[in-house]
Amino acid sequence: MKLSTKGRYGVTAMYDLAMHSGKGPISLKSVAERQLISEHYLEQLMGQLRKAGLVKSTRGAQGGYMLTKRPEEITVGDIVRVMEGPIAPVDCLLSENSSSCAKASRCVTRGVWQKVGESIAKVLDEITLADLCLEDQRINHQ
Amino acid sequence: MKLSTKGRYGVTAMYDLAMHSGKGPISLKSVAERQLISEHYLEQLMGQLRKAGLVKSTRGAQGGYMLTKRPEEITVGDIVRVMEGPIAPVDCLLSENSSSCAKASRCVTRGVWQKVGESIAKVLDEITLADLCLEDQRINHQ
DNA sequence: ACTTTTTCCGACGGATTTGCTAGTATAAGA
DNA sequence: TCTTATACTAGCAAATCCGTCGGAAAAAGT
Repeated sequence: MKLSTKGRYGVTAMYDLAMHSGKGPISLKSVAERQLISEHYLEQLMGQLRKAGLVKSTRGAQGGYMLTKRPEEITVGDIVRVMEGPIAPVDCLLSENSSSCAKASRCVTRGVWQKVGESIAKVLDEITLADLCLEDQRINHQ
Repeated sequence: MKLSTKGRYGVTAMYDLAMHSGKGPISLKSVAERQLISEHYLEQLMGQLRKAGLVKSTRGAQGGYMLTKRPEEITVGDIVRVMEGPIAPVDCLLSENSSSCAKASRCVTRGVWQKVGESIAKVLDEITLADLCLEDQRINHQ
């Protein structure tokens, strides 16, 4: 029931980009240094976020990454889904159709996992990057 | 963000025991057959639940497992904590003290994971094995 | 042109977890 | 006492996770 570092680092990096949004491309090197994440590993994660359309990149010197939308328009749920896949504590909640267990409609425990998944998604989808930036103001600059 | 089969099978097995509670020891073989779980693998999981005090076992012929408490007194959260460890999407939420990241008190994303963890725990701690048995009545015996 | 900075890409490797199997210990009943 | 049913324990193969490494491609400055 743990989030992998992919999800954690992904959110942290996107938060860092949000904190510097409007200042042109931000290099991964600077993100990695500020957030104490391996730069090479972070490259892999940003590749996923780029393919998913949450960030755009500029190659070459003075290049880096930028958000494709405003911080208010990107939720933590968006990021976690890209990094970790669908938010569902068990696989049988996906693919209503075929491969799931035959007695899904009569499965008692399934209801439990469904409630858990919905509860997680609700929390993650209500928090935007802008919220995190505000929180930073509150916590770190009193 | 997935539950492993440990948690899933653990809850399913405990639910099966609850469905047969009051009928003496239930053999793992019968649980495994009804719930389509590998019997030997299930033994491992029940060992953890036994050490945690949620079930008691009787060895030898006619032996098996029984709940140590009434189904109303055991929540899904109890079982998941035994099988998967503390309900926390990231480790830095545990051990407030030393090993966690130095800037925990000023970490913005930490608040997100804390909310997620609390949300999951709330769902799991509100559902008891008795609730699952009632749900079975409703779904499978109309 | 050349150098530097940066993103991009693929492969590899150690550590951990997962899901399962084989074999042993224990107790009940014939 | 012997057989059989059952809990218990140790270990193992495959997958996943969490990075590392080496380099190629692109853009900017000199």
